[in-house]
Amino acid sequence: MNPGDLSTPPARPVVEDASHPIPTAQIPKAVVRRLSLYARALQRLEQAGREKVSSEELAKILGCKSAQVRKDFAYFGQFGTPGLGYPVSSLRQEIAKILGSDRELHVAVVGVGNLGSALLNYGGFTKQGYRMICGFDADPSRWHETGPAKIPVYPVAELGRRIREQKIHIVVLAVPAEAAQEVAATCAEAGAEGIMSFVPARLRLPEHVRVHQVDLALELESLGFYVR
Amino acid sequence: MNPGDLSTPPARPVVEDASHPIPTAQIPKAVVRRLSLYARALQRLEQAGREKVSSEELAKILGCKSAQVRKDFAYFGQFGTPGLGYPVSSLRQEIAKILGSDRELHVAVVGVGNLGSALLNYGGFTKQGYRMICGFDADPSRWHETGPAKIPVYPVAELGRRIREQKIHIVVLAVPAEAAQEVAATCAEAGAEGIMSFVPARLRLPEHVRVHQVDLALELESLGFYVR
DNA sequence: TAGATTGTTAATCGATTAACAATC
DNA sequence: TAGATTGTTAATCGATTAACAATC
Repeated sequence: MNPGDLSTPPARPVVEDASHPIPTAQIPKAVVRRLSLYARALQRLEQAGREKVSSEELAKILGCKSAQVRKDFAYFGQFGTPGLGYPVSSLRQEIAKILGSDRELHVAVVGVGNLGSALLNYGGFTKQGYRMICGFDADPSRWHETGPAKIPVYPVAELGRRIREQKIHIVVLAVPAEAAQEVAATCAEAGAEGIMSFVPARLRLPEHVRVHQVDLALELESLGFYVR
Repeated sequence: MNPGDLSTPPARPVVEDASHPIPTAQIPKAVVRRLSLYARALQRLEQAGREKVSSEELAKILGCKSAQVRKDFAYFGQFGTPGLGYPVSSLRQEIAKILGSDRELHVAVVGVGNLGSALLNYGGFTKQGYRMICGFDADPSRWHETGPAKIPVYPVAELGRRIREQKIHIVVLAVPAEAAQEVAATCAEAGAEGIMSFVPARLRLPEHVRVHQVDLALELESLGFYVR
């Protein structure tokens, strides 16, 4: 590991460039999930005025082992100092960057029925740097502002145009199953980067669009009543 | 598999009793999740009039490998016939029994805000043998029937009593984070068997109560915008 | 019987955890 | 320096997949 070895990959197994860590390996989905949990924990610690935190303490908060915490962070670079732990504030920012939540991602909901309007006005989304822009629906009776935040609902016909014009990054799908594929395709074509779908239907979309499916009925069933 | 065989349990490695298969081993959570997906697929196949299905075909539908399908079923017993496949109808019933969805589970929602009222009237829950009984809320202005199904909302003070009297098996939590622990404890004490929580708060409950957490903000974040 | 498909074992893959030298 | 805690490797655990004898 001496300076003469620089032509061969140096002692930096995962990170390409220290200033802007780009993960070379595929990051396990479980790690990405935990990243959000770390972000929240660090946010709380920061508000409480803490400057440093150890992997041990983060592990306690998340309910996992400290080795896992250290390994998770190691996917993205070196953030800690042996003997001292991790710097709360800058680690939080680093993770926000990794998750894209430093970008103020613009979110829209398509399908403003019961579930859709709940999601449109769900406070939890706005906390971590997401901004709810608008809703879309096919039904004219729903084309009005909703909830205390007065979020507007537009005709679904305007979906593509508004995604482009208002730079909507993420679309939340809460439409009937029959409509899902067509709506999702429109979103993808208009340049939406991610789709969170609450519709129990398989979506066929171009590779570069991130898709995350949430199936509420499945979640309920996965309580698994007979099995332990 | 002739009728005479039904009384004597054949070589059955995992199952204790043929008439009421009790898994001895701990069933992986991933398997339970897939069980719900199998149930849906089988439901569709049954409606289409199909009598047999192979592990290969089920694997296609679920997007996994046939070996996994066979192994999943093997946790609970022997349901198939070599050369023929699985009997659609009886396998569906078997899985329904395993998932508890042969019981018509009674569901209630606590916290009838935006999200809660969406869940109260979410059609997806009623499909697989779940019955939405009522909602609860602390706010008197919400104590009225909701939605097209006219599901009543009661004072949260009546929660314990009504869980007992109306035999509510599953409680869906959509209350503010501060209230979650107390409400959950009340449910557990009153005999609720499962809790599906949409509240981002850790719940401390007795072992026998099944808990499933869904964190919508986390789901959104897990689109993982920077990481691939 | 011949073809098909199961149940099950062994091999593979991936994720978690323990352990520890390196470092502040 | 001594104590603490990181980053990383190796060991463990668990879940998926391939392969195949057993069976209809």
